[in-house]
This record gives sequence, C-alpha cells and structure tokens, in this order.
Amino acid sequence: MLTIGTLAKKTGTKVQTIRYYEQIGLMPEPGRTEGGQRRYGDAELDRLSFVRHARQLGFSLDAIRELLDLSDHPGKSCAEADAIARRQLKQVEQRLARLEALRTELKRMVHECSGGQTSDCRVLEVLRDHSECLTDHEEIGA
Amino acid sequence: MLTIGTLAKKTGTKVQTIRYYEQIGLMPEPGRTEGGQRRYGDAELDRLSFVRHARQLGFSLDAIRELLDLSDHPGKSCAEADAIARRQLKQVEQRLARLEALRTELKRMVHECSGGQTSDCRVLEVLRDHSECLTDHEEIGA
DNA sequence: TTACATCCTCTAGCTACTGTAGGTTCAAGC
DNA sequence: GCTTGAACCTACAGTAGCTAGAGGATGTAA
Repeated sequence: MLTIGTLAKKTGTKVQTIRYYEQIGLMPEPGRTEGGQRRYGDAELDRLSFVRHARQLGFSLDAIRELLDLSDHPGKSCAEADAIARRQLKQVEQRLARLEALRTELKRMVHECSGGQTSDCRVLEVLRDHSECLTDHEEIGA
Repeated sequence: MLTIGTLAKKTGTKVQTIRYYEQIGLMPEPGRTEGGQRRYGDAELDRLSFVRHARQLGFSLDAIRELLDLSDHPGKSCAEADAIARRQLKQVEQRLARLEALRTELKRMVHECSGGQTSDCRVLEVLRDHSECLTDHEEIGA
C-alpha cells in the first residue's frame, strides 16, 4: 500500500496533482486509512503512470480520458485509440513547423543585434515590422 | 479614429482581448466618445501590432511588457532586448527538441497499430510502458 | 425614427495545474 | 506510552492568456 507521497515520487507527479486528478475523475477514489489518508495499490500506480506518460506526449486530459476508457474496455475497436494518436501526431507536426519558423525569425533578430542603443535595436524593429511575418493572425500553440 | 472592432480586425485580435490588454495595463486607456465607447489612433494600432507580433513569436506578456518598456526609452541599452530574445530563442529550441522526440514516439505508435481490438492496441500499450520513454518525469511545454 | 450591428461592464469559465493556510495523522525513536 | 516531525488532510485562491455570456447602451444608415 502506497501513500500519496510515494505514489507521487514513483510517477514524478506532485501530490496536489494526484488529488486534482481524483477530483476531476481521472483517478479513482482510493481506499483510506482509519485516519482518512489515501492508500494506493498497483492498479492506481499503473493508471497514473499511463496518465503521466500520455501527458508527456502532449495528450490533453480529455484525450487521456478517452484512452483510459478504451483501455478499460478491451473489446472495443482499436481504431479510436489510433485516431486519437493520429490527431495528436498531426498537432505535434503543426507545432513543429510553426516553431521552426519562429526559431528562424528569432535567430535573425538575435543575430542582427548590434549592441547599441534600443533606438536602433533590431529586435524591437523586427517586432514592430509585420511585413516579414510568417503568417497573418495565426496563433502559436504555446 | 478607430473603433475597437476595427482595431481588432486590423490586428487579428478579439475585441475582448484588447479590453483584457487594457485591463492588465499592456494597452493604454484610450479616448472615449461621449457615449463611452473606445476610440483608437495610430499609436495604439502600432502598439497592439507589436504586442500581437511578439505573442505570435511566443513571448510572454511579461516579456512583452519589458520589450515595450525598452522601446519607450530609446536611450537604453539594446542588450536587454537582445537578452529577452535570446531567452526566447533558447526556449523555442528546447521545445523543438522535445517535440521532435514526441513526433518520433507518436509515429511509432501510429505505425504499429494493427487495427484490431483495443486489447492488443499498440497505442495503449506504448502509453502503458514507460521503458522506452524519452526522459523521466519531464514536462512538455503545452 | 427605427432597426440592428456594435459597443459597454461585469462575471464566470477554460486548461492543467500549483500554492497556501490551518489543522490532523502516522511512524519512528526514546 | 509519549513526543516529534514529516507527511497527510480539506478548502480555497491564484497562475497565463484569454474567451464567452448576460443584459443593457450607443452609433449609424436607411
């Protein structure tokens, strides 16, 4: 039986985060000691590991919820899980493309900084000037 | 004189976002009509363009605040602006590295999906198994 | 004058946590 | 059995950066 702190350490999660996952229904309500402290078993360890791994891969909590649901029902078609992963891959590739363009622009900015006064600072100038901008009015995904 | 809606369209910003920027002090309080509606001039258009461009490049609102402050004081050293841009570039490069690793793993997941039932779905299996994980307990930036 | 798009303020909600306050429980050592 | 201190508990507030909605006022063109 694991305390919440041990579970946290084993999965690289903060204690509060585990309680938060419980609150939003991503983790089940665990057993408690007489004094009211949470105690976890291996099933919970596995589940939390799954969640954390998926989070590291950039899956949203909603997507993880779906994936957990799928893995809880082994008879279901694999196609759904595959679709989620594909959607995720697509997003990652979009972000990559965007970030690569950003890197180029940032490199240019940094490269051209002459070290003088802000009045002739390229960094500020580039930000003021949209003409060389990648795209209009697009957002970057953090 | 521009209405807030026109300014929004010109900069690709939502009206609410402009009001939000005003609220947090990133945009100045504009003039108003007798009826109390906001009216903007070219200075505000420039400032908002600057902000949006910087946001597209992934700068935080705090960083943008610093940059705006620098550009408001043309006598200051360019070094600070350069430092902010360099910090940003570093972050972008870290995210890139991380995302590239993610793409590899996701591609592997998707590739190996055989199309059967979830009980033998590689996507779920990979998420259950941390052994091939990139790094332990690291976070991804959104 | 009337219609209606756009504006106003205020409040709440979103994601995915993280932090704090104030109090309780557990386990080890004596 | 008692003390100590780390780890636990709940509840609530705060983070970034917006976004959405309610309910009402304003501006402008026909």
